[in-house]
Amino acid sequence: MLNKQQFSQHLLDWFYKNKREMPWRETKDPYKIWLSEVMLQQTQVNTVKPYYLKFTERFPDIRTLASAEIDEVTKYWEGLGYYSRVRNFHSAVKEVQESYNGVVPNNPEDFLKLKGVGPYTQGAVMSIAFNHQLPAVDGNVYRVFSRLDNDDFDISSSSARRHFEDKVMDVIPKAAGDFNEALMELGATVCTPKSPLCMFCPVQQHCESYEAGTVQLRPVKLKKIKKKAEHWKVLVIMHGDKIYIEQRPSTGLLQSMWQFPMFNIDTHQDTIEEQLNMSLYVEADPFMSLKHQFTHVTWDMEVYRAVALGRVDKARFIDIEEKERFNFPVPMTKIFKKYIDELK
DNA sequence: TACGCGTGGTG
DNA sequence: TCACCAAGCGT
Repeated sequence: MLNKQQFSQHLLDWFYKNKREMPWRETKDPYKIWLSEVMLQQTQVNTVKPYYLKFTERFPDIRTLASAEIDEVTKYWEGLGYYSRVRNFHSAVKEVQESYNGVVPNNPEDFLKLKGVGPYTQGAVMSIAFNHQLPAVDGNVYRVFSRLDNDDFDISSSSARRHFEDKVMDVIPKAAGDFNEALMELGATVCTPKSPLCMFCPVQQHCESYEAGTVQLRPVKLKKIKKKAEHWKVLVIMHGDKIYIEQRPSTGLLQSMWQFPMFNIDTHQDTIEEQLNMSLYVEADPFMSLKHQFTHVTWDMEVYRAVALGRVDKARFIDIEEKERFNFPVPMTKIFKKYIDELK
């Protein structure tokens, strides 16, 4: 990097000129900045926008959110993914209401102790809301500094965050919050993973990998995710006008969310009937198939229509209109939609 | 420390 | 079609 002060100024100048529309930038409310940072974890800006607007409309402040029921709060996160974020955020906001008199602590150490707040969120919220001189290192910052310094440090290693935090602290200006945002914005719009727009980069003259012609080789990431496949038989079971749903376990994937019952693809009908404690008529062929990709697993699903025969536990059946009262993961929402469309 | 945790976009 | 990626955190 040629000159640290020049670098920071070039980046900030570009940032102030090229701001994208982001509703949370129109506020200095620490609660809303915090919420946006949580929503933005592993999630792109355009995906977050509508969720942020609806969430802040319903829960405009700490007090409102702290007094809301978790089931309703979670409903505003439905479809956004990584649902532990909303549970942790709600829990943390209640903690702020109770222990900090409803005011987000203007203190990095206290803020870090709250549930769901890690080093990134700590740095981002504290620098943007209160201008603390802290780094906010995310995937964008890894990539930007790997390229700026032509650095082959493995970003999948556990020490990567500290490595890049040091680099940020070496150049961070007084406007720390703006600078942190600018770094991320550069990574999201110019210094992108696949086809970076080096011709439009405000800090091209500071970029060693641009000069060396190694931009495509940065960052270095050694570990690969291995994905396993699971094959499921899913039953949409009707009883009269009502439909059967069940709640997933309170641990693991999609914890405590609702679903149509799922069984290993090879499970025989008598086993299913035994597990559900129902007599069933199941159609011979699935009415839909779908594939759903999670981070570490793929669900291949064959979805069958079925009817519950004889006496059933009616408490487990709901009217289709009642589904708005429950939280469903995206694959279940897709099944609902297809099923309802075919009823028409 | 390594892995589990969602979903949508992209080339 | 599919691997990779995205403003990470908890355990």
